[in-house]
Amino acid sequence: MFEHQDSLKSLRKFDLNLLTVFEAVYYYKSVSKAADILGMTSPAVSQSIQRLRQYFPDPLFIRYGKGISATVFADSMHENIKGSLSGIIDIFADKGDSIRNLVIWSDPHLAQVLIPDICSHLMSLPKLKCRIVHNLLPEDAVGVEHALLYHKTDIIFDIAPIFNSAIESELIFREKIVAVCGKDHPRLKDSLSANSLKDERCITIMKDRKKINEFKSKIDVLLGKRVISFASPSSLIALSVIEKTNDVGFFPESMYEKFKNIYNLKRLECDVDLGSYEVYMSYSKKALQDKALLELVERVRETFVMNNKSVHP
DNA sequence: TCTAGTCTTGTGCCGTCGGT
DNA sequence: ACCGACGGCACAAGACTAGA
Repeated sequence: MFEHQDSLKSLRKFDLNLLTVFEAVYYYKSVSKAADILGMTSPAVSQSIQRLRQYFPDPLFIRYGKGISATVFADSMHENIKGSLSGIIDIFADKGDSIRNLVIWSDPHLAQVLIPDICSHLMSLPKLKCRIVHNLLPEDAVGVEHALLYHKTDIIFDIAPIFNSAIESELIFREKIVAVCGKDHPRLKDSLSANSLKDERCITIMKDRKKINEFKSKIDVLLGKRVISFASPSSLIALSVIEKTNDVGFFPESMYEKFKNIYNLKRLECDVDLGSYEVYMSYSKKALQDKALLELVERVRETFVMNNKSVHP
């Protein structure tokens, strides 16, 4: 049972507006001034205080000269409610602009391209009070769609668009796929052909995603059936394995550029076009009323779409 | 003692809510 | 959808107090 259930039930009968009247009268120590501030007449304020008196064994305010004086009971009541009331006032004053989590779902390799720029931009806006939370994209496509519809996430970056009338999916950039191996590979120098790949072992990214599987099939067609020596859902682990073995892998160009020096990698030019993939930004159309999300969407458009900026330096 | 300022009380109107 | 009950508000008038 909810611990405040009984208290909430009795509160239903209590007019919480009486507390705002109480606070105004307490602050100004004047019924007429409080009425002015609250946009009421002084009789209405006086009557509100009368109603409040029915709930407490104390008159709360006593006429003192031309004004009124708060009783000690009113003093302690004020101490008890001022914090809660200012919390409520903050919520309404901010109209939802208080610090909130802006949740982004994406695969790690897209996150490393997009999120650093998003973070640095949003954090440079002092008026925007939000914190970025990144979560990994689940493999289940329906779960991804529902996450947006049910506001479990604010924005999704993925290699596939979402087809739903309530969701906007924008193409933000295309990225090339490149063949990669260790810098000191004993056989492969600077290029890779179907013939040279026959003698090599390959690393593959193990994800049950339609687009990724399509890409793997395309590589098979272009370069022949490969021998897979290692599989992982993590591109970073795959790159680190390439560093210590003589294996070959296929990665997004931005990822190669970012980690080539860290993992001692080199790019192999292919005599066939390995193609590219698209990156989409998806969000709920209704959620765009949110200033933080709108700022994020516009920043992504500005940086990756409008300027057609390269995703790697 | 009068006046001005403030609070309280009485009354009627109007909007909302709950029951039918 | 209608109707009665209820609550909140404004207005008017009275009560109270300080200061001139």
